[in-house]
Amino acid sequence: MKSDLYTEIRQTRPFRSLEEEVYVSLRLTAQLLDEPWARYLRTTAGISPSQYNLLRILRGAGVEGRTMGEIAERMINRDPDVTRLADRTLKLGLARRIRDTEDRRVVNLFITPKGLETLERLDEAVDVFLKQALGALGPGRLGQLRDLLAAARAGRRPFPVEGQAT
Amino acid sequence: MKSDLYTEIRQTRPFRSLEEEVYVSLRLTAQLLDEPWARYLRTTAGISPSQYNLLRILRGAGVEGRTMGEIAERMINRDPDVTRLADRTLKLGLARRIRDTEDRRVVNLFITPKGLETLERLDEAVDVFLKQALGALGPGRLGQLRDLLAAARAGRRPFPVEGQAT
DNA sequence: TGACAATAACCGTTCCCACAACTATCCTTG
DNA sequence: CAAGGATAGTTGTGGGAACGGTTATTGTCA
Repeated sequence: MKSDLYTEIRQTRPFRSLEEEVYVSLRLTAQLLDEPWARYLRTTAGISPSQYNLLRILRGAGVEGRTMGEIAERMINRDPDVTRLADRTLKLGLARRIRDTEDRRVVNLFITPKGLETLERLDEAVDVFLKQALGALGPGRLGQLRDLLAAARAGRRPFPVEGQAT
Repeated sequence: MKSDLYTEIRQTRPFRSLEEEVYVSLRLTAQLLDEPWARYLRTTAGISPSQYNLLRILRGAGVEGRTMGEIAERMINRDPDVTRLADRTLKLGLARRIRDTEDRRVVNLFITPKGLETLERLDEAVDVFLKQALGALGPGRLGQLRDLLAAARAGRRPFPVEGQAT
């Protein structure tokens, strides 16, 4: 038995390397976990995973709010995307934007009461979702997985290969 | 030291659960691996990761070709998206579409010589990329990671929770 | 055979994400 | 204080992914 990976993507020939198998496995796993959560968010709260993320960030920021740049850092997204993500979220009445009076280049984003309510209604569902998605592994294997993923990130080396010169 | 995860997303408060930490870690890792590869594909071959995937599938299919539905299964995408992905790939001259003569509802996709050349130029780069991205873990930890990811997929339970009835 | 369901793919729409180019504002320094 | 550079966001554009609904074709069966 070659694990479920081959059947899940109807792969017939072997992977070229262990690295390739892990890469595909990683992408597939992330994808399979995201799907049901995205669907749930859309149908019950009418928001996307990105918007959920944004609201979590804004709730964490409290009355201070966050600038677009700070949000971009935490989202691992680029600034331009945050602008439009914010646009969509404002339109739903879940966030508010206020231009800074000190530095008029800066725009601060805040969560609205409606946004807070939306998050609160989802808080319990997140826990259930994560439990369903990953709880079966148990603390031991979850810890291993977390550490291996951290090691993978730490071990990355630049690509395309740099500094090849003499 | 709380691993790099906290600093990578500027997270200040602890995660609500180990499951949440693993979930975020998984998403972040997948994201960090995808980025450089996507950039490389775009700048050197002018294609997207999805198009690369499509070409790999078509190369594997050889002269038989693949129907849209078969491709969708292997891509973990929906049919409508494959239609348009194919459109863009055809426009680049990397694939060809032929309507089946037996069952005229069916459309078969094939890779062109130009598409094959494109893939061949990338074959070596893939190996280098994967080595740079994940090679540092070594076979032992890569094997563990693959198995843990497979276990995570196998352990998933439906969400939203179904079949709660007696 | 003629209605009707099933199947394969496509279209319209929306949101997400990446890059490049741009505007507005602020800071520096001669 | 007036360039000129740096910084913060926005806009333009295009590929990608999800959903629902639609068209074309085939299969079924009364």
